[in-house]
Amino acid sequence: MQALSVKVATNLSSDLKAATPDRQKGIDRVIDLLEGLLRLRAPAKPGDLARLIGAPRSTTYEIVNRLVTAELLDYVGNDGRVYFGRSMQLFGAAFADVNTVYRRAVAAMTALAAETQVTAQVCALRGSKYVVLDSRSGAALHRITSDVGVEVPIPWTASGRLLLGHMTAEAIRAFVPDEDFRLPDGRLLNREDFIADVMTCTAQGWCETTGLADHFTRCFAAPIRDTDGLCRMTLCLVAPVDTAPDQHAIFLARLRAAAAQLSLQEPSFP
Amino acid sequence: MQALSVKVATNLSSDLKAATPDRQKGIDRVIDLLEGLLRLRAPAKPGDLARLIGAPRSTTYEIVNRLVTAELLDYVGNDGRVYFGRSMQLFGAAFADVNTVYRRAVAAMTALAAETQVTAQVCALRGSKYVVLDSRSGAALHRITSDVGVEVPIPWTASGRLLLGHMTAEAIRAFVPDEDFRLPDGRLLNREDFIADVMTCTAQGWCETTGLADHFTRCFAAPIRDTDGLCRMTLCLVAPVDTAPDQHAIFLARLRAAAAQLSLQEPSFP
DNA sequence: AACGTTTGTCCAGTATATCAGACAAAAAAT
DNA sequence: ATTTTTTGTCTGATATACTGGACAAACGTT
Repeated sequence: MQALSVKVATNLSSDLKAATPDRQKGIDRVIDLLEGLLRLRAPAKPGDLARLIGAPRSTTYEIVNRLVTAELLDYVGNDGRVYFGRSMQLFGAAFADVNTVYRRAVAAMTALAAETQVTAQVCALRGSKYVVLDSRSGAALHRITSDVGVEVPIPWTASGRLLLGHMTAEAIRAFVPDEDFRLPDGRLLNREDFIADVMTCTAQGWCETTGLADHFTRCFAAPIRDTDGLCRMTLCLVAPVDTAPDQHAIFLARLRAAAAQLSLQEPSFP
Repeated sequence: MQALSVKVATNLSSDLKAATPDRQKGIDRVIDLLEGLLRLRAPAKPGDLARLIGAPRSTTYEIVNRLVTAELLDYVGNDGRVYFGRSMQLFGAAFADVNTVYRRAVAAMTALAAETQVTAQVCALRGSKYVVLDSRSGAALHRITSDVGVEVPIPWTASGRLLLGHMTAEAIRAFVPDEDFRLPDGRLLNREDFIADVMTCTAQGWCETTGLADHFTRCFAAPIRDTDGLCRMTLCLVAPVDTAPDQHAIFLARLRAAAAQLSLQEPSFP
C-alpha cells in the first residue's frame, strides 16, 4: 500500500519538539533519536537532532558521539551531519537473515513483483500503526522504498484488516486511535464497519481494498501466519486502480498461494 | 571474501563475559547487547544475554524490556528469547535507501552476481576489521548472507588492501592489530608486505587475492570511491580458486567497470 | 513429593549521568 | 571589519539509574 503524506506517531518516551524539564534516561534519548532519524529520512546535524527530539544539546552531542563510535551512526558529508551507520545495516541484515519466514517472504515478494509487474510488499504492525518492511516494484527489480518505514494508520490499509485478526473487538477499539479512522481525503471510516471487516477478512484469508490511502491504487493482502496461527506479517500487491478485473483475480490467487506457502513453514526462528 | 570460523573483536566499551565491578552507562550496555546479538546471530533469552555481555541481570532485563517496547528487539518463539526487531529492519532499510552510492552498489552487486554466476559482495571497514555489508550468490538470486556481518581481520581480504588506501604506513601499523596478520591456516603475513600491497592495489585500483581466509576461493575487489576520493566501500567477486584464468580477466574487467561507474556518482547523501 | 536451581522482578544505596548554563571558537549576518 | 548567532565542548549540582543481592515463582532434578 503506497502511503501519501502521512502524519506518524510512535511510542516515544517523550514528545518530539516538546521541551521537557524532566530528566530522561540516556537509553530513551537514544531511541528517540533513532526514531527521529527514521522519520526524517535524511542526515542531520547533532544540533538539529537535539531540536528534533527536544533534548539538551550537550546530552545530544554526547549520545551522537557515542553512537558514531559504535557505528550505529556514521558521519556523512563534510558538514557534521550523521545518519544511520553500517551497524544498522548489519543489524537489519541479521534480522532478515535469521528470521526464516521473513527471508522467504522477501523472496516470495520479489518473485511476485516480477511475475505480476506490480508493486509487492511485506508489511507488519509497528506500535499501533501499519508499516511496510520491504517493497519491490514490478517494473524494475531494484528496491523502491519510498513507503518502507513510513507508519500509516491501520484502517487505511488492506493489511491492517488481517494484522488485527487475532484481537477481540474490544481490543481493537482500545488499540487503534480514533483519529486514525479519518482518511487522507477527509472521509471518516466507521469503526464498527472496520472491525467487521477485520473479522470477515481474517476468516476468508485475504483482503482487497480500493482508494483508502489514495484514490489510485487497489491493494490486495494475504496473511503470513506463524506456527501459533497469528498473522504478524502480510504479503501484499499494490496495483493501479484501473487494473482489469480478471487481472485482479489472478493477482489475488497468486498472492494467496504465495502467502499460504509461507504460512506452512517451520517457525520463524530456529 | 568468504570467512571461515573467525574470532572477532569490536570496539566494545567492556569486555564481553568479563564481569566488571565498575558501573556501566546504560547506553554502553545497549550497544554491547546489540553487538553481542550480532555476533551470536541467534535469538537469546535475557539471562543468557546478561551472561554474554557480563551485565547484571536486573540491568539486562530492564534494557531488553525497553528495547522490546521500542521494537528494536522482538520476542521470538514462546520461551522468552529475543532477537533484532522490526525497527532494526527499518533502520537498516533507511540506511540503504538514503545512501545513494550504497543503493547503487547493491544493484551493481546483484547484476554482477547474475552475470558472472559467482558470489558478489559489498564490503566496508567496521572498527578495525573488515565486514561484508551485503552479498549475492550467482547461483540463486536470493540472499546468501552467511558472511554478512561477520568481522574479519583486514589482512585476510582483498578489500582490505583497498579500504586502507587513504592511510599512511604509520597509520596502518597503528590501526591493524598485530595478531590479525596470522592467517587461519597459521601462516604469518609480513606486515610491511601487506602495507606495500595496500599502496600497490590502491594505485592500480583493484586487488586480487587467493587462499588467504581459506584455500578455496579467489577474491577480486575494486574500490567504490566517494567524492572525496576515499574508498569507504568495495565491490567484490568471490570465485572458486580453480576458475579458469581467462574467466579471471573477465571478472576483473566487469568488476572494475561496475565499481568505477559507482565512483563517478554524486555524493553518497543528498 | 521434596529439593535444588534458575528466572524475573523488586529494593535501597550510592556513584554518576543528565542537565542548564557558561564559554571560546566558528560561522553567519550586517 | 565588526557584530551577532550558532556550534561544540565543558563544568558542577543533584536527581536518579545502575547495581548487588533478596525474594517468590517457575522449572528442573532426584
